[in-house]
Amino acid sequence: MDREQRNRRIYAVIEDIPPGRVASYGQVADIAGIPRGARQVAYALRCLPSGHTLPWFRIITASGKLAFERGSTPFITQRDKLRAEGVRVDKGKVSMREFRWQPDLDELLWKPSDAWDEGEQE
DNA sequence: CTGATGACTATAG
DNA sequence: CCTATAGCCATCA
Repeated sequence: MDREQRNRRIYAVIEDIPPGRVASYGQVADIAGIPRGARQVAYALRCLPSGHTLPWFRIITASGKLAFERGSTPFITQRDKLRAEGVRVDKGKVSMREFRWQPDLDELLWKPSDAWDEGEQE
């Protein structure tokens, strides 16, 4: 699988995260069919072109902390965007128990990212 | 090819 | 809760 296809899947998963919910890098990677791909998700987000509509701010670390350094500009931006949709961000951290996105089976089966069954396996 | 990098993660102290 | 460490893996220089 090449980078473009991988990023496409990653973005597709992120697009499905509803407002007011968050997901971890690793969770997005798993759903996108990229095991142990947390860093690839981070890479994909880092490469986002300006002007995109992707809800990148709904992606945080597995522990619930925002990935940016506390106090940094991107940190503030992400925190505010999350709070704007009702996600509590306390001391740079979100309660995964309360806000973690948990797509149900129907959603995963009925809204597969397009390349699901094409020749992606080696 | 090789080694460094990083919006990561799990584990241990 | 925090730091340290060791995996992880596509990219990049």
